[in-house]
Amino acid sequence: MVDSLFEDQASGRSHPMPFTRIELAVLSIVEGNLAVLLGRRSEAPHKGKWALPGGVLRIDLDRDLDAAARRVANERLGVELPYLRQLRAVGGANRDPRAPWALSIAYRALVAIESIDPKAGKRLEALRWFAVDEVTGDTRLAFDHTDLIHAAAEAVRAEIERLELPFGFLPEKLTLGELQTCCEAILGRRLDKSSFRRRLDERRLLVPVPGEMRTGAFRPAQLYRRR
Amino acid sequence: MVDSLFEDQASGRSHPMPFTRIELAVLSIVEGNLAVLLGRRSEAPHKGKWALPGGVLRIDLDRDLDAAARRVANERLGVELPYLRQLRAVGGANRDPRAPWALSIAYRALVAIESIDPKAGKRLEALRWFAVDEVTGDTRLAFDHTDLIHAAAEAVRAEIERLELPFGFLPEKLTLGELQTCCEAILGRRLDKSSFRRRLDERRLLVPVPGEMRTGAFRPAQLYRRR
DNA sequence: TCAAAAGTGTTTGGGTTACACCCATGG
DNA sequence: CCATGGGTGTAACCCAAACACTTTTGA
Repeated sequence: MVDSLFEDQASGRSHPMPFTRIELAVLSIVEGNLAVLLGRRSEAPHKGKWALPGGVLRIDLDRDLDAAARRVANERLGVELPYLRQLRAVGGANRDPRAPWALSIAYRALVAIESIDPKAGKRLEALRWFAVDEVTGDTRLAFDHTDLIHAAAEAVRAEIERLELPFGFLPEKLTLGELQTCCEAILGRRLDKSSFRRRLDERRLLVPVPGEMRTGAFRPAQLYRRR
Repeated sequence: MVDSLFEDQASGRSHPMPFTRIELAVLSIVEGNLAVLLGRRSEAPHKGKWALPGGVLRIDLDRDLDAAARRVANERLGVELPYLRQLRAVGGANRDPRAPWALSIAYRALVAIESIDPKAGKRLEALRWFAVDEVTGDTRLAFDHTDLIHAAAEAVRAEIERLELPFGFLPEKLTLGELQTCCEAILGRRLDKSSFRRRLDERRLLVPVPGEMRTGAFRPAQLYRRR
């Protein structure tokens, strides 16, 4: 392994750069709970442990950080994730035995569970959904991924509280009841139907699709779409 | 310049790593307005332009990202900044002519204006405070620092709205009037005295220091300190 | 005694919760 | 006709804005 060096123009010395990766906190709703997609590592370091899917930043392939995150999503999970959002950067010495100093830029996304093909991905022997709230300090994840998962969950929950709806995750057309159930699953608590709907139409986020109804066991429900 | 390479364990190939820097958005209140500290670059690239102070990440010196930011604050500004908070990472090709791909981890901090020694720092021919709201697209800053400055201002304003007080910035003892004036300067709008104080003591953030009063031109004011 | 800032109380209004209630449908 | 979820209205409540008011000091 050769350390990459850059000239420090003032001192004339060169400095090695950190081993830089992208990590993805892909969240979804599984059985009514907010869940995160983890992969079991098939190689050292942390072989056999569960970890966020991720990959090395490729400066020859990635135009910028967001593009790097999309590429990693494609390679590891076989899925397009247009609604990725940066979570934060973590870096330090001894984070990763592959390098003296490792830096990770973590991204988060909400996805529909059907959109993930569990067979896809290299270097992971298995992919599995874990309920976010059962990933505790006891769950022995690789690296420092436990913190990242909770930060990602906190970020999406804060967005939902503010009624910033995850349109990248929602179906194009849905009923208000489905939307409420989805928000309740993310937040982990019940919402009041009346105030939920009032907040929604004050914000003019959705419009009814004329004539289109979801027909089920009981009274049909109006379908809505974005804007 | 030698690119630093890391082994890609699956493919057997090595990858060059990005040129990685720390940038600091140091904010304060200058003449009643939220202001950011910029340095005039004395060297290429962007020689002569104003930019956020920053420095190269040194994996031989910095234990982690937060430590790197504190070191850069020390070296460039000659000041200890214990209340630095990570803002975000930006990275891409062609961001910085010194390297094919440049990554910056931006930090933000609020500081008391007196704590900055404007003489300090290498590689900057001048340091100057700019009112945040006068840094627009027209102000031709180096790199992509205009965005970072506005994101930093937005972050501190959101904290003040939520009454998360910047104790690293505030004097140990202060009057409620001084605190209100300070918050008004950061937010750029007036606050109601009565509701400001009610919110403060609901949250139990401050306690009066018995007997200690600020005596001035008019009625003396009770001094308060944290918690 | 007046100006200016410290400090307090009261009213109002926006927005949310809680909850009651009607509607439409399949079984 | 009843269970179930869709859909709507209302009263109570919380919080903060607005603003009026009193207090205390130096000049």
